[in-house]
Amino acid sequence: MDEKKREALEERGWKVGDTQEFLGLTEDEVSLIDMKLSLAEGLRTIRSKESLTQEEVANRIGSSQSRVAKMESADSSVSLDLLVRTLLRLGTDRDGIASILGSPRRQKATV
Amino acid sequence: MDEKKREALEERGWKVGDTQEFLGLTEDEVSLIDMKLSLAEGLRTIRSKESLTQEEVANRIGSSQSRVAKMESADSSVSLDLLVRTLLRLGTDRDGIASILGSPRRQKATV
DNA sequence: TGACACCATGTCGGTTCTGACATATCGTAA
DNA sequence: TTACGATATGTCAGAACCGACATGGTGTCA
Repeated sequence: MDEKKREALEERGWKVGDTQEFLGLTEDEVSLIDMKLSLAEGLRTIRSKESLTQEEVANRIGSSQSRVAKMESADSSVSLDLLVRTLLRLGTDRDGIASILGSPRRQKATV
Repeated sequence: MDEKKREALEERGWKVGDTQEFLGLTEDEVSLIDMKLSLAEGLRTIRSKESLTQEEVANRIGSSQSRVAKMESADSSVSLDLLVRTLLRLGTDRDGIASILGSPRRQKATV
């Protein structure tokens, strides 16, 4: 666990360790946050690929620009449900969600 | 009310998946419900495999027996977050979650 | 410089989810 | 049958989340 990541998470409102270290987070808590971060990144990637503004995405899913911004930054006030619902609404299917959620990183997905 | 019935039907193999007009559900809503059903089934499978009671699972995740029961029946009051958090806590990793979430898995006939 | 489009952040009232409890149903062994 | 462990169902107060709005920041173009 690197320091950079910890700071990034703390900035987004995640309570990350106080007296104890960053490892005050249990393994599964970290996993859940990582999954949310991946979905957030996936959302931003898709939006960028389709050249949509946050406002347009918001209209498409019946939400607001500010909430889309929070989604993309994996704000602690954003649920897994909302992220998944949003990706589905934008055309991602189950397998797409699964592949975003799965193991870490970089996969030049067939789009 | 009607939602539970629908979920029960799906659980019994009604394959509502491609009938996006079953009860005015959009395709995305159906997908989300299907994903929750898969996670619910996964939870029950894991619990069964480890011979745990719902009460024991509840204690392990800091919840209650009734909520675990609702999770396993994919009750509409149960979030994706809770299901995923629970599976993680029981030892499933990211890839495990992803493979449960991906569409039509079904393999593994442990006796 | 101003004006504008886009994104980020804070807040808040209303809605949804959650743990806990009560209660009911089911399976099974005595 | 009764008793009991396991599971299901209903309810509710409090916590978490949501959409909406306000506001601030950044980049760009004339």
